[in-house]
Amino acid sequence: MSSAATLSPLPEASEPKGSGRALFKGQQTKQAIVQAAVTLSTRLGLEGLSIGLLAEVMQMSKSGVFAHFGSREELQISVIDEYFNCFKQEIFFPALQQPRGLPRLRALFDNWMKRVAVEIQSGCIFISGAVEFDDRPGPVRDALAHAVRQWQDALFRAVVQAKECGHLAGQADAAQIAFEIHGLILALHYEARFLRKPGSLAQANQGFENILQRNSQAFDAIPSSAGTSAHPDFP
Amino acid sequence: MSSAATLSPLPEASEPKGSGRALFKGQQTKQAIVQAAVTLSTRLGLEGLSIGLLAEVMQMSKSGVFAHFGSREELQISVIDEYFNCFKQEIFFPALQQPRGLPRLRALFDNWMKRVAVEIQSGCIFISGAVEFDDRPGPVRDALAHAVRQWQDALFRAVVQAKECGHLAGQADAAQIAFEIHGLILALHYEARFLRKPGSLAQANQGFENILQRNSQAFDAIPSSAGTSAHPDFP
DNA sequence: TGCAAAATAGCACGGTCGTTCTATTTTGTG
DNA sequence: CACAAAATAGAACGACCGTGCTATTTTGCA
Repeated sequence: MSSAATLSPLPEASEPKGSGRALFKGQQTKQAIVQAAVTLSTRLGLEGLSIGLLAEVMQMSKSGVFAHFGSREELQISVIDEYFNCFKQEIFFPALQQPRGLPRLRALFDNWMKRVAVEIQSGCIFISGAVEFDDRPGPVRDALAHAVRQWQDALFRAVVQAKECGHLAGQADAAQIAFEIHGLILALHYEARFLRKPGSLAQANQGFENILQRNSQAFDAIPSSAGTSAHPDFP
Repeated sequence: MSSAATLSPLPEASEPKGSGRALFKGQQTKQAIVQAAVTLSTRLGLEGLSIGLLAEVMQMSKSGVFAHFGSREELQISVIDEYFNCFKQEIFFPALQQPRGLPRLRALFDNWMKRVAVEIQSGCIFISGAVEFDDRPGPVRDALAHAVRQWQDALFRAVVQAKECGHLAGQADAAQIAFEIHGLILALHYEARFLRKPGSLAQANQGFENILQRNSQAFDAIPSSAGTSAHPDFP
């Protein structure tokens, strides 16, 4: 990824097609390797991902796979980057097309739930990686934490905007809301994927509604029993 | 643990002291090994725990350690059992001395928070183990899931009792509340231990208060302020 | 104190791991 | 087509893993 681009005399300049450019075959297979590595990592974790297994899946030699990365850590970082790209593609960007405020916040959460429905069978690198790199400093942990902080910031911004739009109460604590939403996602992963409890997805969705309701404008002044009538599931 | 107890002619019968009995030296060292294994597992996970490292810590030979368990899986299960015992000792039993209802539920959560304050530096086997044994069937996963379900049941019962005592609203969804509390604990672990965000503990506590408030009697059909007066910390 | 049994040590095996080094094949291009 | 460069293969390395086997030491009791 780096050496060829920096050392070669800008090979893309001769063919400025850009995204459609015919990549060197090495770049193509590297992309395919990373793709397979992501699939393996979601199931086995970043630590469970081994070059030998990856080579077997790719029907390549170990050294052939290894040469593309130079080290296992570099491979893991490539996996994190690719995973985060998919994450943005599936969750972030579609949500950005919704109007600011509650619609975008809802879209963010809903897209997440849709993805989790898949991840229940595979796994989430941001969750397993957090456990694996809890107290193991290094570039992999840094890359992981950086990606996680990015989507946490995006979630936080969406909550703040919902406040600014008047969709959430003015005194709502945005950081607190983001924290609680994060908890719902983690609980869903835990209960659905590990404990295999049915109905966890509905509980996560219900939890999200509970958070929204508690921080709605209706609770702004006084939590009088009036004003909650807009939510039929909470008489 | 098993072979000696089942094959010997009940050695404890000759000295019925029970808990105070002078254990065979092997039992003592086994206990010490398990203790060290728990410490290692909280930091490295059940998968990161290796017999070689454990032997080094214990200043014993690998085979000397191994002989006590017969297999790595048996060692891991012993770790889970011991960890769960500490869990009950620190969190469950003290909470049971509080009166049923909100006081006991609060004690359960508070004791948990106290333990998490320690686990932020070490780690929680129930969380890391859930990730490691997501989709790896076997006796270790079974032991882990069984322990987790036990404390989840205890939490669920505490919520149900709080409803029965009138400390929580009659239409409160106990399973939903337990789910959300679980999410708070997971989020706390994630943000404090992995992301090292300060203030996460306060956010978890605040989240707990939010859950209680939303399900309090005050939000019941008739906002009669009576009944909750016994708990001054909950207006 | 002696002696069986329990506990521990020492060693070796087969396996997987990441990594390195050196061929060999494949690719892109003059 | 030829030829340099890129891509891949193959073998080997040292390290660690769990486990089995066989001494050797330690323990607890008659």
